[in-house]
Amino acid sequence: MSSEVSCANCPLRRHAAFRPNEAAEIAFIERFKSRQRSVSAGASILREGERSDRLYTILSGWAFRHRSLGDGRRQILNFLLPGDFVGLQQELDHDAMHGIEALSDVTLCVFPRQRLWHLYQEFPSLAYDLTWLCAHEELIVDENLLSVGRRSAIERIGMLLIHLYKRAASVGIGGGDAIPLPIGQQHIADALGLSLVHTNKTLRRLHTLGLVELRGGTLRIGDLARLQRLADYHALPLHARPLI
Amino acid sequence: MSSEVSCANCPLRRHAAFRPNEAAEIAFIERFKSRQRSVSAGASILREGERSDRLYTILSGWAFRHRSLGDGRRQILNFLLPGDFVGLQQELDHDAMHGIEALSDVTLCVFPRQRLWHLYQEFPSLAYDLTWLCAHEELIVDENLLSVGRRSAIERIGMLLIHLYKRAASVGIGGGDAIPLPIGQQHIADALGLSLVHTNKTLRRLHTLGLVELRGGTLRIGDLARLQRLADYHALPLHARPLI
DNA sequence: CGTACTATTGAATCGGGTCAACGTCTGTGG
DNA sequence: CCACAGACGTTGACCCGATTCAATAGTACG
Repeated sequence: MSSEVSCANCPLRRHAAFRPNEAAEIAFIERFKSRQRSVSAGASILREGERSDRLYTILSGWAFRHRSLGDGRRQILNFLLPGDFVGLQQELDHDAMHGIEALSDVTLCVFPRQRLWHLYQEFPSLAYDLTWLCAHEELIVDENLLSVGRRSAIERIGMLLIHLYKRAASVGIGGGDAIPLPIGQQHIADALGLSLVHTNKTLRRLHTLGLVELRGGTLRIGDLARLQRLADYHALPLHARPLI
Repeated sequence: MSSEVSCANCPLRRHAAFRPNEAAEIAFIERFKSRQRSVSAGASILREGERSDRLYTILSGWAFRHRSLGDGRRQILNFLLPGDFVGLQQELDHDAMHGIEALSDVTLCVFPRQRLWHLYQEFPSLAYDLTWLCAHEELIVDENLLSVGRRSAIERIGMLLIHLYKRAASVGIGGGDAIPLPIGQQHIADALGLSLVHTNKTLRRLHTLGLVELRGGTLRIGDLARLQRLADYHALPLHARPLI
């Protein structure tokens, strides 16, 4: 299906979000990369509790990281877009604490973990980028934790959709007021610590207000400014707020 | 109050949790470190939204990282113990997205961010450690997000106390079944996305069950195994669970 | 002792969860 | 072309875990 792409003309490098790499760096990455892997929508990239000595970069498609409890309750930790790096979170010689699942068909670049140390020795600039990527992902998890812990259902959903919309735009996915977003309501519920039913009702409410439309794998933002105000509407206790 | 300590005999290195460093590394750290800073209990180490070009290591004491909303709702992201590293999360030339506050009197080692790049060039081993530290902190935030999103109040509190108890033990704080834990119920509430009142009632319940006692800045675990079972008690829907 | 936190407790209320049906859309195969 | 299955979205009724409000204890300290 998808042919191997050389790192030199990696499609990700076309976007402003990425640092331009030097030729030597690119050559190293090319050697570091062991292969490419395709995963189809809905399939598991890494099973929770499984040991893995691989690191991944998302080359194309959507995925998410999650953890779950024994009885099935599941929490999505963050969503993964092209350019995201995964695998550092788990300790070497240790089971992964999280699972990773593909939302759409996904293409991954695979790197063997063993050679990571080599990267640190030879290319401090890449090591630096890696740390930055890791720190940045934590920032995203932080934001999600703030939402789940302290925001109301409508605020949470608003924030999440805005977040995904902006992230997608930053890597050149979608255009105008809409992006392709291959997630179902259950995913939103699991990401935000809500029940499926309540997620549906809240989403419906946002739709009625003309703020968002999520259908057929497409997210359309009706009024970004108003949605942003709603999602960040935290100046009053819940019961005292006018009905937007 | 606390006198400057040379990195060579850093008290943290006494504990098994830390990698033994080579002489050259230690010498570098010593040069990297710009100074030491003392912060008293309750004071702010880094204000939310403030710009800072410093990195910190907790040398002694307890602190926490948090984010909050405009109306005062606050979410504690994670607690910081001796050996924890902070500052990577915020992007260079950017306001900090989180605040850091001292729970007890805290001593910090201060490093100027500018020289970080130098560390990556000269000591890949330290760079590697740094990435590991960052990844590890994300793991902790992940765990907390799972709790807040998907666990019941009693499970959350149980998990948090167990977590703090174990972490404290791993850096040699406290002994036996008790550790000093300089946090109030409001902190627990803010860390777990609960209200103060409900936190109190749940804590009271745990106390009545003889599982924990949190008073006067000391946490005592009555029955770790039973507490662990309670906190991880996720095989049945809430209403079907026997009353422990 | 008074001031100021922090912990405790009860009552009323509510946001969100659970249960249970019912649509809607797709793909599959007869 | 219809019948059926399975996945996903929608809705209403009811319930409960958790929040909010309000007031009362401790406790620490100047």
